[in-house]
Amino acid sequence: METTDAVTALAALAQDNRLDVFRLLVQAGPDGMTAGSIAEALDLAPNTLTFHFDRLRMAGLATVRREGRSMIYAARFETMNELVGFLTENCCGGTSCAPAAACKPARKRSKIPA
Amino acid sequence: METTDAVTALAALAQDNRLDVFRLLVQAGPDGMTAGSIAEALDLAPNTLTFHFDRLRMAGLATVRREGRSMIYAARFETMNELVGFLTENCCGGTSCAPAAACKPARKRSKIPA
DNA sequence: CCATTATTTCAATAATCGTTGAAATATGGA
DNA sequence: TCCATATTTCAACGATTATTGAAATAATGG
Repeated sequence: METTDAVTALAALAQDNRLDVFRLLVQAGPDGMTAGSIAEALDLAPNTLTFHFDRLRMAGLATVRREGRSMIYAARFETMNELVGFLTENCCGGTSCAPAAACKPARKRSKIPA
Repeated sequence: METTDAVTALAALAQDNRLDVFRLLVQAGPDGMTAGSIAEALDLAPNTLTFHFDRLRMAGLATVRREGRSMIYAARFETMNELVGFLTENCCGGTSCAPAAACKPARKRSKIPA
């Protein structure tokens, strides 16, 4: 991961509503959630939410897919792990510090196969 | 860690120069580095650097101490680890995902004991 | 005390950001 | 086809941000 990408990802997370959205997606796991249910859970206007989704997506922190009338957003765990790795990289010169472990979702999304 | 603190920390890291400074400090370990050597390493104006240090410090990501004419900045690993933990908290509902491990500097700063 | 080194403070400027409101688009059902 | 639902697009506004240049403060050595 490059500094530029890391800054983009960090900037995407450095905002109350977006951080809430991302954490909700992280906790939701690889199946993701509909834009509507996120809007409801966090009490956000749908257009505001679209703006934030875009930034998370541009930062590689989220993906979208359509399912009927709904858009389903999901966290991209790979980017999250890369970001954490980038931050802690070569900690204390690499001698005495263990790098952070990665978060690996076990199963791929299961319901409604596309 | 609260959402507000996490946003502050993420915002502190979401800027090219500050991210470079922080990573340099992370790699320098608990002994830290002088403001001057950081300015030289990253080719930044000293007043700009002060501005960025302040933000890192306010976010709990760095500490300062004076040593002669120099100010020595060091990363606060505890906050970094809390931030990582906050991001990955309850990942995938907590069932199938291992949370990230922490980075623990082995020794406290050694030279010039105060 | 004076000069030098190291760093901080302050004011000003340009650029970017988050939210809002109204209107547009896409999908599915009657 | 027409309507309701779900989400996105667009333009506008006030607020925050990073950098700059010049001046101030702190510590050391002579």
